[in-house]
Amino acid sequence: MHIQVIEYGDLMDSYSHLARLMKALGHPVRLQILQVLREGEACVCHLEAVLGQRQAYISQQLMRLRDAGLVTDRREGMNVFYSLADESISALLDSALAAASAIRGENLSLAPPSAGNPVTCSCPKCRPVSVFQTQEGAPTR
Amino acid sequence: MHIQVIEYGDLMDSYSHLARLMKALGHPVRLQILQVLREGEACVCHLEAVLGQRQAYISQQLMRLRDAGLVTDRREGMNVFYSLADESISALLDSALAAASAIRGENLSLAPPSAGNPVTCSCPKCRPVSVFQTQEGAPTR
DNA sequence: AATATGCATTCAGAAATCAGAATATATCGT
DNA sequence: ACGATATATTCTGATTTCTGAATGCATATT
Repeated sequence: MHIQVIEYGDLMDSYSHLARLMKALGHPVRLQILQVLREGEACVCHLEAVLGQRQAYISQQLMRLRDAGLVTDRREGMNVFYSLADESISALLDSALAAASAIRGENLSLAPPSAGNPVTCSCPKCRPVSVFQTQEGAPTR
Repeated sequence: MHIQVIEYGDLMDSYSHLARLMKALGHPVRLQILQVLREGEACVCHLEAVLGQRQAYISQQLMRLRDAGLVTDRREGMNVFYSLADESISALLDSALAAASAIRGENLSLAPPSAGNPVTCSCPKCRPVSVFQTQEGAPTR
């Protein structure tokens, strides 16, 4: 699983490495995913719910982020949890936002996607909340 | 000149703005150009000489950087000098390099393109040096 | 006005990206 | 083993990016 087919070996210079990194960041949904991950690891179903995108689509974008080394994944039962691969990525997002703000002459901010509406997916991290809200009668445990 | 045809108005959210910025940075030659500009403004012929690329190619990449708002241009006679649009862009490059280094587990550095060989183009900023080296007899002034 | 120089734009084919649809895989509960 | 759930991958056509070649435009010089 997660086989990285393309072998760049070390044929690339620093500029090309950097370019590949920036390319992976050059997509609004991927940026949204990273923004969510800044708050902590999240499973695919959570991202699916928060971003309001189809599962396959989320997985595709996660693959790009994985290939770029931006995120790491960890399987726990049926769920796969993703996290930022390094703290420096969070700092990079801040710098990028600062630059974008300066360029636009306007203070941009990355509002958490789907702000407001409470997100309930079926992962073990979300379920404890929703179980008591959606199930009638005696809780399952 | 420099007509920005596409009108994004304000239909874009912050994530899309950021994505567009990152996309513009997702190209090794464009990153090299920005790296040169960190040392100060440079004309096209200078970039051409430093990067060893054809003029039209440099101009094309500069157009992308202009469209993204990353650089500004200033005409002086026959030369057009480009500079970074904002200091924050320099900081962004540093952050990106730090993140890329962390991801690769290797300390990357952006060696100035064409390091070593002295660059002499025909712009007024380069000519003062070469005049006395290439012209025989009495200096022109 | 004619020419040269520096820079910008357009054009075109190849390659890469985008995103929806369908399908495959892995794990869990029964 | 079977079905259900969570996630991953493949396929495909539309769009975009990439980059070389050719051309256009502005400014300076004569």
